Amino acid sequence: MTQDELFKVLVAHCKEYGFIFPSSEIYDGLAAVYDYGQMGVELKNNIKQYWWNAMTRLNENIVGIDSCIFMHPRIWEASGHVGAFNDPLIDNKDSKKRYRADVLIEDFLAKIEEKMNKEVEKGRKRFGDAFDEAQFRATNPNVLREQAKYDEVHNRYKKAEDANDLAEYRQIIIDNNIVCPISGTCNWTDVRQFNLMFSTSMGSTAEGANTIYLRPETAQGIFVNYLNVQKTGRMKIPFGIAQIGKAFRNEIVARQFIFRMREFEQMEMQFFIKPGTELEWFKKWKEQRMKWHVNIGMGAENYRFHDHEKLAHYANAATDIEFNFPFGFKELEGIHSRTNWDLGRHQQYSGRKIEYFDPEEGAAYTPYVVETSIGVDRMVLAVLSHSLKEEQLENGETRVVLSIPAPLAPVKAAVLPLVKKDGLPELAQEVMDELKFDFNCQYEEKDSIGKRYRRQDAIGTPFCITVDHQSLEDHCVTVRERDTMSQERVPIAELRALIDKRVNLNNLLRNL
RNA sequence: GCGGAAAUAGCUCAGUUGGUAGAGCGCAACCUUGCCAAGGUUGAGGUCGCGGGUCCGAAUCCCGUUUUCCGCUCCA
Repeated sequence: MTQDELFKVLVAHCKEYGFIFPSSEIYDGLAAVYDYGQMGVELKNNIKQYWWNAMTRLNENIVGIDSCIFMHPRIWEASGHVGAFNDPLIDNKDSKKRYRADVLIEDFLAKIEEKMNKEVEKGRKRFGDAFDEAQFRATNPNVLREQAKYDEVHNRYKKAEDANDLAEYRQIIIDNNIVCPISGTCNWTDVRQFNLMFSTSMGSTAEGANTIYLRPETAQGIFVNYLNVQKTGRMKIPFGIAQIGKAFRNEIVARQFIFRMREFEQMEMQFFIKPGTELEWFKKWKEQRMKWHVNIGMGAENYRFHDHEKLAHYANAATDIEFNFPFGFKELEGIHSRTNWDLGRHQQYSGRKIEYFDPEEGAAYTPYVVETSIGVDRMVLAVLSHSLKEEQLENGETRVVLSIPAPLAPVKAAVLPLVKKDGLPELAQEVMDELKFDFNCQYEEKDSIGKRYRRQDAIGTPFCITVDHQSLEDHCVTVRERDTMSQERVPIAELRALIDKRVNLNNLLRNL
């Protein structure tokens, strides 16, 4: 199977076994939105729990919060999202290339300037020491012509910019015959505004309503609660705040299944530190986060760092942890040294002093921040794509198995009476009652035992517990292991401890 | 967003030059069996993605649209 085919099989498998469904499917679906089904939600919850406990329980100086999706609109001005997420875009119909309309016009203006400067240089050569640049610019017909053109375009552009007049942008481009550098044609689409933030309105009457954005990242909810948490929790630097929650981005193209969705879930942790120590902490969290990933047991070779060379406006160091997805190594988690940019901006925009008084320094400062940010949905996809296998068995048959790391598996054990008579279902129910408080278990009595094993393989259940006639006498059951298909006879009384050893998330945490 | 391809039962697909909708698997009930996808009987399930048009008649031809996949493009 090629990687491409494998990915298709994965998407189909996810739907068939209740992991992930296309949203609103009976209405033809909604592009790039997916729902988690009965299996998917369990897997996702386990991943979140592994992260949450690793952050908040293993680190005494990290606490969690849960902030709202709705936040004050000014937050997104402070964070830079309102400015940076709004671009007027235009497509050339011949080359199929997309450009920012404002950049096209600005490039055009820059070219006119360049022309004028060339004329001026020509004049300077001609007149030598006697050259008067201001005089030359005011009288030379070539320069005057270009200057008039420049002024006209510049005025129109600034007016259009102020009025946010997208049609005028396009008209300027057409009127000045600004062509696509690739195709050389002036065959343009309309200018469209792409706002990467979703918006809605708050307030019940139209005139009193405010535009509210659905948060494009959860991080800002942490920044704006920095003072609350630091003071009420009596937190001392260095300390961290963790959060899991939904975020929304109106991606122009959202594809690749749950890898890039318009509504997605993030697990973010902002670690507040003393200025000057950020690169040290950046390094520490890089190591910590990689350890967390590799500890899941999907192979260290499937992860790698990708250090950013081009840094975002807020960062002074950044790296991605990439995972080997079916479509190549792609970002799974980002680790950024965000300096004091965010807290500084909120201080500026809110007018509130956001500082930390450091008793050791005897001085106050705005803390620096190292952020770890991971996509829950990408984690789910990483686990599923790595786990799905089609195995060739010795008897020539194939089996489809999801070898999900046991602590993350949606269902931990299936309890199966060999036949649904002779009192076996009753005993199997007793086994269920013994296990169901500790583990998510499934009870199944339909179909042959082999078929039931295969069904459990397909959803990644690590253990199948079969109750047979002999169990009625010796109170032992057969435990069949998913990956090896090996069987073992175990007393019912020992089941709980045996399963717990393999599926308990705490065992993963202990290795960190 | 642009270009190409696709859409028929839960899944995988067939469906002839336009003439009343099919198979396998799966699902449900019962019988038989009992440790790696068993057999039998019975049954449920589709206005052929959606909306128009052509035609006596459309799953089939034409137009539009939605969704998915592939390529480009975008991703603070």
